[in-house]
Amino acid sequence: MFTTMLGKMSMIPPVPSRHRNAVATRQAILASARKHFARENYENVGLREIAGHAGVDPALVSRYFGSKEALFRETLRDDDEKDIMDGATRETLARHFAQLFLEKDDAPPGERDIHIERILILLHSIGSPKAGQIIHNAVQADILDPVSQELEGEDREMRAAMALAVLMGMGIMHNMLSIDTLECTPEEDARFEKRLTRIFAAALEPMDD
Amino acid sequence: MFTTMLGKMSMIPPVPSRHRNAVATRQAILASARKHFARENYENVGLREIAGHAGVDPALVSRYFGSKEALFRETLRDDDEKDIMDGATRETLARHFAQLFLEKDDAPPGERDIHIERILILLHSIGSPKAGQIIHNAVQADILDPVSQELEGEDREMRAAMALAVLMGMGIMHNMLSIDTLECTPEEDARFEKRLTRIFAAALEPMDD
DNA sequence: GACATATGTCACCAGTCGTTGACAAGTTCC
DNA sequence: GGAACTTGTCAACGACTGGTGACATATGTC
Repeated sequence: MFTTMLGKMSMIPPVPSRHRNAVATRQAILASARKHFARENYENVGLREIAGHAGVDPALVSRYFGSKEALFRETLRDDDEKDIMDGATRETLARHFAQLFLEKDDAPPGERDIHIERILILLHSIGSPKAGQIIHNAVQADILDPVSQELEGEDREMRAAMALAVLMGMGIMHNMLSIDTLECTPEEDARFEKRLTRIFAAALEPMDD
Repeated sequence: MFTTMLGKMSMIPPVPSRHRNAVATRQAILASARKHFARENYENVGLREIAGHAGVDPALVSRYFGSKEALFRETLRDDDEKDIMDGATRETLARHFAQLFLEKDDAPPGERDIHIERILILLHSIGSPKAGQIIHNAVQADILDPVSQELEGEDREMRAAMALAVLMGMGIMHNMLSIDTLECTPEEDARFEKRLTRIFAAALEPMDD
């Protein structure tokens, strides 16, 4: 009743602050879904949870996106670019890779790179049968294909897949299992980075002999 | 009624073919749970499913193991050895690593190495909050600690963690995302193996410079 | 055979889930 | 002002889940 009164009195008339604004509501739901799917499993994230955190009625989620599965699929897509890693070169891949570790979990919400958020979504819901097919397609079409096209030499697909495997394994270790063998002395951290570079090079670089 | 008649007539008297046999029932439940948890998520495996596949009443699962969480924890433990990889040296780790890829999904059931089955259980239920803590403890105590103790030189924990990260990432690629860039020509397969060896060496071997 | 115990069976609970349909309230256009 | 449409609200459905207690049946012991 308070909101209706506020609406009638129209103290904030020109700003469509997401009241009766379909696209804003959709985006709010999508943002909340991304945040939750990046933290927990596909099955452990409920539509009511997503809606509640977005300040939206749970029914609207199904109505705007059709189903939870479709919402999850939408979550993995970018609004501006069409790919998770559009134009991903070896350098950008390495950069995302590094960011995956430099980012703290207590980073300011909404500030984390959207690429990283989507990788976390990928990782958390691997193993869910319903999300599995969606993830498979997204990984193949939005990561492996673009990255392998950026590579040169032989075994491009293989090298891209192995690099992604390394990235996923490290991401799981750090973000999901919370196993941090680094983050100790600066010397250890430097050695970790050096070793990481070598692993990544062994996966990605063309073989020279 | 048929089974009871059979029991009364005692055509097979000395063999307690798991009728009124607590330990056999427990093992049957545990085996079924391992099989299911190795294929699907923690949340997507129901106690009724486990019980049904084991030919057991669903109520017995809760009664024998207390809770689904405790059953999952038991699933990650070995009956004979106490560790997932007891006495795991660098060679055995590499062997498990190789097996993870050589094994086919259509392998005869019950024939797959129990170590591999447990790694698959680990991988599938990563991302499940309830299983996460259990998995974290199992990984730390049963994999990272023994492996790092087997290593020599500096940064033992770091190297073990990075090797496990590589193993997990590759396992996810192959067994869960079904992304097989190998398995083409024998030449490609050989190059894959060579590259894999280099990656693993970069993660595990002590740095020489 | 009678009892005590171990093992298995059954019905059911409380809760959550995704989804849907009926209805209310706001917006736009005539 | 009223019709047509959009957007949001509410309550409920059916299906599922993990878990529990009452009861039935078998086994072992005297």
